[in-house]
Amino acid sequence: MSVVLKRGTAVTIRDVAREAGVGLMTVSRVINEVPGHKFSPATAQKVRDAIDRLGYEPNNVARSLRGRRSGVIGVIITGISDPFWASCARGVELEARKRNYVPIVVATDEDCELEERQVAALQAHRVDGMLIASTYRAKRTAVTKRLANLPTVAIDRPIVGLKCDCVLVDNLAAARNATEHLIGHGHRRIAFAGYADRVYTVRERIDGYLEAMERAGLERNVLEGAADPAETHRRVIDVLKSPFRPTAFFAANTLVMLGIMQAAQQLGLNVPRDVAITGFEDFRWAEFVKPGLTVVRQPGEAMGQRAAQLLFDRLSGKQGPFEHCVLDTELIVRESCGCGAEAVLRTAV
Amino acid sequence: MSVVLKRGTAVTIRDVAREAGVGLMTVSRVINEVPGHKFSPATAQKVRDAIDRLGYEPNNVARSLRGRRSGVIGVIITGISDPFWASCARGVELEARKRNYVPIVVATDEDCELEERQVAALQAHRVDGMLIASTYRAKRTAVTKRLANLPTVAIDRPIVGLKCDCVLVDNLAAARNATEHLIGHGHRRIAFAGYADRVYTVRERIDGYLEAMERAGLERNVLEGAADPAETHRRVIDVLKSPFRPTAFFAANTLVMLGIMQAAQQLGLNVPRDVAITGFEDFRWAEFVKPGLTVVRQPGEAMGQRAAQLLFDRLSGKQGPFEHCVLDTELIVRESCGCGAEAVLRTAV
DNA sequence: TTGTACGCGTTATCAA
DNA sequence: TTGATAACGCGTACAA
Repeated sequence: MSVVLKRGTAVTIRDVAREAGVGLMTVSRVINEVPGHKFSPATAQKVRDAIDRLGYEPNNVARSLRGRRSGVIGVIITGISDPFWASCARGVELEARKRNYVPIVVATDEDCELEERQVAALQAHRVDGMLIASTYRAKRTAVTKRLANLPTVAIDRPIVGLKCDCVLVDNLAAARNATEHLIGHGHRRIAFAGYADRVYTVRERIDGYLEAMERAGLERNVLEGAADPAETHRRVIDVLKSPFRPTAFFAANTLVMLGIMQAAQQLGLNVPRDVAITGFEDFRWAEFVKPGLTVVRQPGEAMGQRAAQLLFDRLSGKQGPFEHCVLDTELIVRESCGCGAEAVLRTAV
Repeated sequence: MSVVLKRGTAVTIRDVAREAGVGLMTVSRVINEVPGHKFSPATAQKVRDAIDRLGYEPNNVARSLRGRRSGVIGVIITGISDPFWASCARGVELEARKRNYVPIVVATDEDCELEERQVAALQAHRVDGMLIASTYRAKRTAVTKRLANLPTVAIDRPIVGLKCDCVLVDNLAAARNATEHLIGHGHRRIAFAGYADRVYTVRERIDGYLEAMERAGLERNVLEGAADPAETHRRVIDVLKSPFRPTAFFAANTLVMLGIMQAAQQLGLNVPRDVAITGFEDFRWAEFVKPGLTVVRQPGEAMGQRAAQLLFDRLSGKQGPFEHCVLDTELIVRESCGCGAEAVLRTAV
């Protein structure tokens, strides 16, 4: 791609120096407010005036090249348009802004190969650090090797084969909790509905479901191998027509819940009377959906913030051992589970 | 903030050259696959081998400084966590990825001053171009001046005092349309509910509402000056208790719709029987909200994509006049307006 | 307190 | 076809 950019307005520190009638370094020092340095106030003012007159803007690119700091952090998430990741991205941006950093946010779509390319791209841009929601891999790969040399915080999921700071929620406990809530309502045939079970968080949620069922001595039924929401939807309909005929579902995420609701509607089944549901991920309208959805709420924005904080701590030179930060989830009890009134049960960490 | 970064893995083009036993430029040319250049295949292979052995990674920062292309575009939107803007950001990222570009996405929170700072920050990072949803200002400001020298595409809203490519939807027509739909249901006392009326899109929606009411010869009632959702909520309750007592609302966005729904619930009013509603912004669960929400759907992802395309066209040197691109909206008719069955009416451009 | 020289990693230009 | 050199804009290290 041939690129045409105007260079007309490329005011440099040199132009400012000339305009102010001082040396280069004086300008640089004024701009950076070098701590142990005293200026004659007059000089400083001359420089500031010149900067204003010329509309000079420091060139971060040159700074990055010269110094060892780009002022950019990389953020690699599953997909930007997902509400959970969107609020996570917001949390990151808030923290970055406080420190005059900017984030480059890119998506993986849960594609390992794309993830590799995105990591490489961000490294080429010399980001100072990385926040990453890595897609699960069986073994260490190039990604691990690349990240070993870069301050990195794993977000939402640990990275196989890489020791680093991380911010997670206890998916397993939350899922077990939500499943036990259904069991508490007297359900005995409860199915797990989800997809993309190579994703770490999904696997954890499956394990949580399995644990709850096992403890209660109930038959377990994971709708496995579904690759996407549409297929999950078909599987749900199949199992609802099968002899097993679940009276309740635990759904791995909002999309799956939506699929189950649609399936129930299609089969003329009432939620929660004929089919009860609990799931993952709260959203703004959940209370107005009928029936109100009982879901595990994850602190998306807080995750982003916390992760960014950990990263900036490292960039500031913090040494200590890697932090393993687990944030609380809440089970927001509404109606789809069979409950009448709304209540909030906080999951212990 | 003192920054500590490892420089251990800083393999440069120079190291590669030495390793391969060739000159700097040969390496550079191999990497960039300079078009009109022939290499002895042996040399090219030597270089490639050396790159692999050393794990060399081009330094985009140095490239940006030397060349006139950073490979980064700036994206300034209202807020990343809003679903509309999130899908817009996704559209941008998809287009950027195709061209080996990365986006820096930052938010303004509808704050003019913050917007200025964000523009400055992105310019400091020498982004090659900018996509911006600018907050309305009465007159030209520093932002306008800054953007005049940078390839810019206005997204969702035009920029006062700046001629540039833009991608919009016809908010006025869509709002008029949605209001007329209510009028068609026989409503005569229809109020406009919204906030942040200094935002361009909100003003357009108000105008659309006003136009529809005027054409029908109906009394207009804009709940003005509400600064945030909470206040809007109070205003809605007030007006529902007032003599005017609207039988229907046109809501400026989803949050406002939510507020109206809550207010109605609180007052024991049935939607749509006692109070009908149409609004702006569709979302995934809208069909499961009871009653189903009748809303104007905006093509968020397509807006992001289109805007990015326009920008990259300019970066490729496209000259012509500025494009003014208006994307279609749809009125998704569900139940909150008073309709029974679902239907989709496409708004003409 | 202020200024000069050098180098960060890359590419454009020119010479070989 | 290849290589040497000079920028790009800034900050560190030193000298004045």
